[in-house]
Amino acid sequence: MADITITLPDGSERSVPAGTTVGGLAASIGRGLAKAAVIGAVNGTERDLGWELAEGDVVEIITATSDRGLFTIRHSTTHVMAQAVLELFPGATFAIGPPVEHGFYYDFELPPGPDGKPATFVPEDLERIEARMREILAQAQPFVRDELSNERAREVFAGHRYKLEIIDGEADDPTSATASGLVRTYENPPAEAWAQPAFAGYPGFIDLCRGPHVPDTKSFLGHFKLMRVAGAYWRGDEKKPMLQRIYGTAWASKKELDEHLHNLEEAAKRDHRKLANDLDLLSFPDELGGGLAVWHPKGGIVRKLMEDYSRERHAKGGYEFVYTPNIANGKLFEASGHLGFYRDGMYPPMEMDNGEYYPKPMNCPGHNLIFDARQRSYRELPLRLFELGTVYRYEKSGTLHGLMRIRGFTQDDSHIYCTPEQAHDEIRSLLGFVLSVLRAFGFDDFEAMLSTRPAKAETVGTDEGWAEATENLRAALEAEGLAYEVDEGGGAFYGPKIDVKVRDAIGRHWQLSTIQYDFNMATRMGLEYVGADGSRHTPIMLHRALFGSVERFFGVLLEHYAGAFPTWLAPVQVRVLPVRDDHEPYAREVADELTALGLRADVVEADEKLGNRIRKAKTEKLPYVLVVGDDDVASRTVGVNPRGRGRAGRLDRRVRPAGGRRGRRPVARPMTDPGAGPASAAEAGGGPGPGLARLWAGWRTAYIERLGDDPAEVRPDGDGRSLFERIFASDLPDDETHVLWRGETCFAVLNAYPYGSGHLLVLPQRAVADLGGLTEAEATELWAGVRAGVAAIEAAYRPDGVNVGINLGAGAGAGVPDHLHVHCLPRWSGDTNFMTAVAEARVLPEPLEVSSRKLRAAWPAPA
RNA sequence: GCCCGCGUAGCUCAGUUGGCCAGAGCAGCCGCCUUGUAAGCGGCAGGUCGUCGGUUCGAUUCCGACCGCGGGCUCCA
Repeated sequence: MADITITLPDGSERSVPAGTTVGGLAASIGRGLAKAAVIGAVNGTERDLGWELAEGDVVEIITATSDRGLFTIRHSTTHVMAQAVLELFPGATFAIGPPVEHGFYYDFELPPGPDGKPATFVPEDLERIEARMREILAQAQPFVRDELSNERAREVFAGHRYKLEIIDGEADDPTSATASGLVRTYENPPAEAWAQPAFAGYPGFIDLCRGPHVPDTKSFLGHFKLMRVAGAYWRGDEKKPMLQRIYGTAWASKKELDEHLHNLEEAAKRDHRKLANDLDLLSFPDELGGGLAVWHPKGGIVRKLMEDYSRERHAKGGYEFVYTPNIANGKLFEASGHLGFYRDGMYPPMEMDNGEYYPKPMNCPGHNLIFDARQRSYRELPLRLFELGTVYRYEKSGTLHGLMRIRGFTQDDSHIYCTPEQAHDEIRSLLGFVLSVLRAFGFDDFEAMLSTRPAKAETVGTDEGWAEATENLRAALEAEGLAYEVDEGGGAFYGPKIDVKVRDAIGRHWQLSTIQYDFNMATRMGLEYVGADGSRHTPIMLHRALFGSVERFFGVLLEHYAGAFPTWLAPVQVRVLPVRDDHEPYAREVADELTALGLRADVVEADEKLGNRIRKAKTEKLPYVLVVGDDDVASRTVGVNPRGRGRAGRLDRRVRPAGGRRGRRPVARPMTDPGAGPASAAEAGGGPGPGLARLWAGWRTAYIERLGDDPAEVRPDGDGRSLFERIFASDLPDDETHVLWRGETCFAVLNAYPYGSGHLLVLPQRAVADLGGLTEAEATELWAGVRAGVAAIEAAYRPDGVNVGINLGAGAGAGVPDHLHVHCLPRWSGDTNFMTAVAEARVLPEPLEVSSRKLRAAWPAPA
C-alpha cells in the first residue's frame, strides 16, 4: 500500500500507509498517545479518530487533558443522555444539547401528561436516566458518523419537530451542520433494538451532529453526573414552548469529577446568603417582600466602613457630594427617557395630586437636574457628582438572587460632565481610580469588557462620537495594562462602556464596576455649558459606579473572604477572653484601651470554658482573640490567637515607645511629615483612620513564646541558622542574604520572620540600646531607609494601598537589636502591628529570593 | 414572568403512608462548674409544621391558590 505523508504540529513529517486513520496515526506515534487520543484536528478541523487521513494533511492529536478533548467528552456524554431519555420516555423529543463550561445539557420535550401539557421530569427521573446511561456506556456503542440528504433526514426525524426546524435551517444548533442539502448525523447502534423506535429505519439513537465524538460510549465517558432539571425556552424565546433542560457535568477522570463536586460544595459554604445569616449580618424578611433586605448591626458596621471608605476616596478624587430624593414626578423620567426605555424595570407609580410619582430606578436624572440648576461654564468642568443613591427596580421575581440581584439597592453612583477634550484624560484617571479602590478591598485580579456600539443605537450620537469614545475607553484600558475583551455591539443604546470584572479567591468572576458614555441623556434633558468660545455646548456625560451596588459588592466581598472579613472591615476586630472571672477587670482594661484606640473590641466573660469561647470566636471568624489569665495580669501581657492559626505568642504592654520615654523623637517628626510618604493608614488611603501612630504605641512586639519551634516562623536559611543569626554573624555577602541596602550607619534587610512572609526591616549597624539612643545622623538615615523601602515596595509590588506601620521601641523579639520596623501591607488588612500576619504574605508574596531581587532593583538611588 | 424543586423552633434537620401531648442537636435563658487556646454538666423555654381556602369525623400530612426561597430560562441602562 502506498504511503502518505502527514505533518504534525511541530512541523515534523511522518509517513504512514494510505488509509491510516487519526487514531492509527496516534498509535504509530506511541502507545500512550493512542490511549489518550480523543479526537484529532485535521487541517484545523476536528475529526473522529476513525477519520481517514489524506496526503499532506496537517494533523494534531487531541487528548482528554485539553479543552477540546474535554469538550468532546461532554458533547458525547450529552448524546448518551439524550439516548437514555428517548428510550426511557417513549414519545419524548429533543432539541439541542451542547457542551458548556463544566458540563453539558440537553433540552427535551416529553409527551403530554393527563392535563394535555408536556410532562416534566422529576428529580427521581434523573436517577433512572443516569442508570440507563451507565448501561449504554457498558455496551460500548460506537459513534457512527453519516451524512443524510435533507429529505432522508426529514423522514428519520419526522417525529421530532425541533430537529426538523434545525434541518430546515430555521433554528440554529451550534453542534450540527446543515449546509448544502446534507446533514451530518451520529448514530449509536444499541445492543438491542428499542421496543418503540424513535427514528425511521434506525434501531436506536441517532442525532443531528457535526461531531466529532469519542470512538464509542465506553471510551472516556464514565465520569459524569446529572445535576439538575430546569425549564428553558426553545431558542431562548419566552414566547416559544418551554422545554425541559437537564444539566450534567462530565470530566476526563474521576478525580476531576470529584474535584469539581468538591468545589461546588466549597462554593456553597461561601454562599453569601448562608454566611449573611450565620454571621448575623443581614436578612430578607418575608414580611418585607421579595428582593428587599434589612441590615443587622454587624452587617451594618461593615457596610458603613465600606461606604465611609468610598466617601473618603471620592472626596480625595475631586467628587462633589449630592443627594437626590427616592421618588420623583413621572415627568422627570419622561424627560430622561426612562419611562420610554425602562418602564418595565420600574416600580409602578403612586398617584398624587399633581401627577404620578415613581421610585427612582437610577440616579442620573436627579444629578442632571443639579447640573441644570444654573448656567454652567466650561471652567467648572469636569463636574463630578457623587451620591450613594438608593434605587428601586422591579426585577422579575425569578431573577432575584440574594444580594446579587435585589429590588432596592444603593449605587455608589457618579455622573461626570466634561468637555469632549477632557473625556480622554477623565476616562483614563477614572479607570485608575476604580482599580485603586477595588484593590483596597483585596481584589487584584481584573478583567474588563469593552462594549461597542449596538445596532439599536443608530439614532443616538454620531459615528465620530462613538468612535472617539470607544477609542478613549480602549486607550484607558491599555494604559492601565488591563486585559480586556471586546463585546462588539454590546454597548448600551446610549453609549459604549467598560465593565470591570474581578476574580475572587476561588476563581469566580464578578462584574462590579462600570464606566459608561452617555450620548443620549444630556441631549434629551437639554444640558448645556458655555464654552470658552461663548457659545453653548452639550457636555459629555459619563456614568460610573465602582461597587456597582453596595449590596452586591458586599455580597461579593463576603464570598471572596468566605465571611472572614479583613481586619479593617471585621465587625468585631478583637475579642478579649478572661480565663477566669477574676481576670475580667484586666480584660476590660485591655478592651477599653483597644476601644479608645479606635478598634472594635469586646469581652466575653468566663461563663464557659476558654476552649469553647475560642471556638465561638473562630466560628464568628474574628480576626484576633486575646486571652488573659494569671500570668498576663501579673506581667501586663496578653496571649494572641489570630484567625487562621492557633496561639501565636504574647504581647507585652509594659514597654513605652522610646521616643515617648526620652522626650526626644528622632524619627517621630518625619513620620508625620506629609512629604515623607504614607505615614498612616488614612494617608495611604483608609484603614482605621487617624491615630495609627498611637494605635499600638503602648505595646511592643515581643513574640516571646515558642518562637523558633515552627520552621515556618523562623525559616532556617540553609545551614540551620535563622536569617538573623547569619546576618549578624556577617559571614555572608549581601546578595546571599537579603540585605537590600547599606547606608553609612544603617541597612535594610528582608526577612521571613515571623510568619514566613516578607518583612522589610531597617536597622542601625551598631548595637544601640533603643531608638532614643540613636544619633541624629543615624535617625536621619534610618528614616531615609524606611522611605526608600516604601518606595521600592510600591514600585515593585503595589503602586497603591501600601500602608506603613512603624514600631517604635525596643523590639527585642528573636534577639533582634533595636530596630525600626516597617510593615508594608494592603490597607484591607488593617494595620496594627501584630495584625499583619496574613496581609504581608500578600504584599511580598514570592520567595524571599525573588522579592529580594525585585526590591533591590527598585531601590531608589540616594537623594 | 415561565419550568422544576423546596418551606417543620432563631439555625441545621428528624418525623407524620390523614388520628394520641410534633422531636433532636446547636443557639437562647436559669443554675452548677472557676475554667489557659476550637464543644464541661444539668434544667427551662421555644413551633396555629409559610399563608389562605378546599376535601375529610379529623389536615402539619391530600388538593388548589397565594407568598417566600433555591436552581435554571428570559431579562439585566
